[in-house]
Amino acid sequence: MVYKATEKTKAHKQARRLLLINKAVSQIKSGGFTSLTIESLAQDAGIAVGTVYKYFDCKASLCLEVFKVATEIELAIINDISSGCGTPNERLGKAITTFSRRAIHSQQQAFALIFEPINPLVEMERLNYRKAYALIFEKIIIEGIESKEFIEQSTYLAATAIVGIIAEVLVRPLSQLENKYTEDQFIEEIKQFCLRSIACSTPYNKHY
Amino acid sequence: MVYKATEKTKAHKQARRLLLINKAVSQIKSGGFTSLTIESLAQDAGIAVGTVYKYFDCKASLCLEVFKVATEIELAIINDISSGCGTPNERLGKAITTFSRRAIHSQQQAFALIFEPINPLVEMERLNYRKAYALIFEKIIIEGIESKEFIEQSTYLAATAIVGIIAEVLVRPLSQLENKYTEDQFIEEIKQFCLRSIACSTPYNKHY
DNA sequence: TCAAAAAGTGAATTTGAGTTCATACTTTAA
DNA sequence: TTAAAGTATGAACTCAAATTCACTTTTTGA
Repeated sequence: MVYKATEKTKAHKQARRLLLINKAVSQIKSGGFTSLTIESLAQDAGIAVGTVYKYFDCKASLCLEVFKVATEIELAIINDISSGCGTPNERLGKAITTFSRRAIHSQQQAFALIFEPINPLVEMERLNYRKAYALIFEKIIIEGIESKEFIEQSTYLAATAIVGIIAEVLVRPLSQLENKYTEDQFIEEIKQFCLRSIACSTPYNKHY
Repeated sequence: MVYKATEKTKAHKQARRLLLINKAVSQIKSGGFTSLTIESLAQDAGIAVGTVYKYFDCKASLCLEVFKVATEIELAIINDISSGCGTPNERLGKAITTFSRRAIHSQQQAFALIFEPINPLVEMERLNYRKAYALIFEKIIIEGIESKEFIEQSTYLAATAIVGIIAEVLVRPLSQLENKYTEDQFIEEIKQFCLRSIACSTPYNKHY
């Protein structure tokens, strides 16, 4: 054989692949996985349909990569906040408000990552994603229980419940803020709600 | 015109229509809406594919009716419990445990009604379904706040959060009980978690 | 009994998206 | 320059379901 891919060619191929993934991530951000078709992706990237298959062997594995890239960004953000400084109470509160704020500001993406069914491959990965989120929350909750700041309880349930609350209240299609609250007030309410269940004492008689 | 449908014929048609809906409900109970195809339904009912279209103009409207029938049964059960006797605390606790238990015991149906995307028509209806659930919880919460049993808070958030917690913890695909808890213990934990957020005082230092 | 109207039939058609493939162009290294 | 390997192309193919439709059977009231 005479042909052997040079570094430059390999890099170029890698770059094009990344371009496709990024274009796909943009598409799910605005229209969810439903709007991501091989055709639309090819068009968006200015290449032919068949070319997409030189980079991904099938749509399922493309979706998987897209899902991973998008989720890793989100997880990294929450993870950073959670391992910062402060009491468990403060850190858990910050993690909840950050998660909430991001969910509000990119509802479509949050829906795609948390709810939208895609294919069995991605569903498996979504379990990891959810578990990763829950594990971040759970870690803080365990610390808080050890330091007696938090009530003894099923840390798995508490961590999972936080995800469930935010998902239900903020992410579900068309869910929207009650208009008697501003975004900040509502996020604060969510935080208070979660912390009342988890923390030993919270200023729960506060009125808004 | 010579032909005019008699009462008997109308009743017969109504009955067959109902049979189809019931067969379809059975199908979603065991395999979700994904498993419900016109073909499988026709086969199940012992009729031809084309005949289904004499009763329903398209699959979307069939799904809508099936969804409504299935959800109304669930709502009626929770509604009964919620309007029974007892303090707001007791009734809310009972509503939460009943909802949880039903979700565990018919996971597939719960998934179909709460999460599984079907079509835009049904998605609209699902919003009503979720709202109906939340309204039942919210009504008790409002009563409890008035009687000072519950903490002042966004009743919308609290009610919606309950749905979110149960959905996330019990309904999501593959979600399963932590094996260190029995079903009863886990449901009790869920109830305690919710009530800690909502009620003024709960025995929250209880250990299991 | 008879004709109009429904109800029932199931093979054929439609549809919409993923996937393939014969062909053309590009890169590489001798 | 050349041949091998890779990359690009987009029309054609596939596939699973929904939907249609020409035809048959049943019901009704005169």
